[in-house]
Amino acid sequence: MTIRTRFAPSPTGYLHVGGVRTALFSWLYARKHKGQFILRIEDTDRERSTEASVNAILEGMAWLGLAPDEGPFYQTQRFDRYRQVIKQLLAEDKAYYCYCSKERLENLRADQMAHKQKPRYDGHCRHLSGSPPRDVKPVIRFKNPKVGQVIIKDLIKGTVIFNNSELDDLIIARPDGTPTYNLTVVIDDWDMQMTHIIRGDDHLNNTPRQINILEALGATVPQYAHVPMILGNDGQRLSKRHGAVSVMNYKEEGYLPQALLNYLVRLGWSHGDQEIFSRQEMIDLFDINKIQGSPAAFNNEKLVWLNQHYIKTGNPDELATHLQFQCDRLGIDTTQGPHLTEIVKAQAERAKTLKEMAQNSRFFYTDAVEFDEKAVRKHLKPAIHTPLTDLCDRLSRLTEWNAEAIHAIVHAVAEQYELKLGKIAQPLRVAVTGGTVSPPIDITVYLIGQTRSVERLKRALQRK
RNA sequence: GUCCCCAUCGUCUAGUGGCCUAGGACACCGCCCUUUCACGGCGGCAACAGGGGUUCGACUCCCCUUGGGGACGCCA
Repeated sequence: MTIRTRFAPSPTGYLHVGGVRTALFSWLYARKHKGQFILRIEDTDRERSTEASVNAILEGMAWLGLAPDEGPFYQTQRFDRYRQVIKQLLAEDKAYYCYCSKERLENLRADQMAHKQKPRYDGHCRHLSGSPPRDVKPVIRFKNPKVGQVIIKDLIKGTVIFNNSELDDLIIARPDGTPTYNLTVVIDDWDMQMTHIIRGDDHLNNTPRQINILEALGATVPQYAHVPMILGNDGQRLSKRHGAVSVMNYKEEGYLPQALLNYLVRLGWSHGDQEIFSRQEMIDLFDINKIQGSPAAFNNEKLVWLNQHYIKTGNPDELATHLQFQCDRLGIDTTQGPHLTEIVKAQAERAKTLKEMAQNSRFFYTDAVEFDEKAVRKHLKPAIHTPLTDLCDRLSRLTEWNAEAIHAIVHAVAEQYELKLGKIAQPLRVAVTGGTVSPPIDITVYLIGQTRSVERLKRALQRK
């Protein structure tokens, strides 16, 4: 049997990191077992679904490299099929029209709550006789079994039992005939031959209803794996108020897709003590049985650590493309100056995100260097003028412009004026970068270039 | 309120009855390295929610309590 999994988001917002994690697990499970991963857009709620959200989902999945083998499918394009099933259910007396007004339902609910009961439909229209009221457009409800129980063998939660008496007759079609979620998922998972449903455990309570519908339809019940929710740092379910939850937000903030994926895969899943997983390792080592049953809190510090890890160890050319994206966003023109790959090599060990790297690399590309006044006061004192002038002079006469030669000059000047290396390197750094932080001074000066470095040194010397 | 799920360091986790005076990672704190910032190296702090069982022996199995999360929509 070929394994088939799916990711089925509703396009009512942005692609959320929680959604990405379940998508990742589904994708990994399919990849691992040489199966197929399907993307399905659940857009039956036409009021809330937007094209922008659909695009955000597609864009996010593409950025992360979680390509579907089939789809995206859209539920709004399958309405004929849903109508057909509803008709069949009605004909087989497995569903019925309900004419209850919203007021009646509200009163019923309030009454049940007052009596400390779980609010649910009382089956008022289940056995309607006589002619129905003509002025109301009815909804259609599924006839849920009244007795017995539904036993779910969940791959993550284990055996979960629900009594049918806890369930009610859910609405499967609105007055305008459009189908609702619990019906459409079931039909789609069936039609699309899903073997494993990997989704958030907020759906665990929907599962018995869905299984009952599946059985009424004579469909095969798939295997379920309910993944726990992701919590924010306050232990509450992760939401917008915890900050960045949209995947594209992470791209904008300078995170690498691999870092996000690696972070997410380790959130609720583990393989011994291993922390770093390449894409291939994730696929090879992924095991659904090792997914934690308890919810996990999102911890940005660890994501940052992973991001830095991938910046340090990643391919400089590839990282350069990500850095270019950040430079463009920050308005840094990189057409004049060192190649971005060189910047990546020089900065990799001192940036947690690509955005930070871009911000800290501005001085390589713009002559409008902003001086950190505090650094100027501390390092560009009158006493340093003579050695610095000498240094500037030697740099300007250098014929072989490379880091080694620059290194030698800095050392020579330090020795000549009997200064500790830092006493000459820091003033030089402030003069050419404007601040006290940069890659090693010889590399920094080399990358800035001879003309620019000398000009900046002269300009700094004139400041006094 | 009812039903469902869950429970090891601050956080992510290892642990499937003896290997645990509970291991790793992030964060945090020291020290070392060092021309800045970092990287790196070494070390430290820090947890089995509580109570009953089962057992020769429980972090591991069972029950209860407590705590947290979820569901209870003509949303998905």
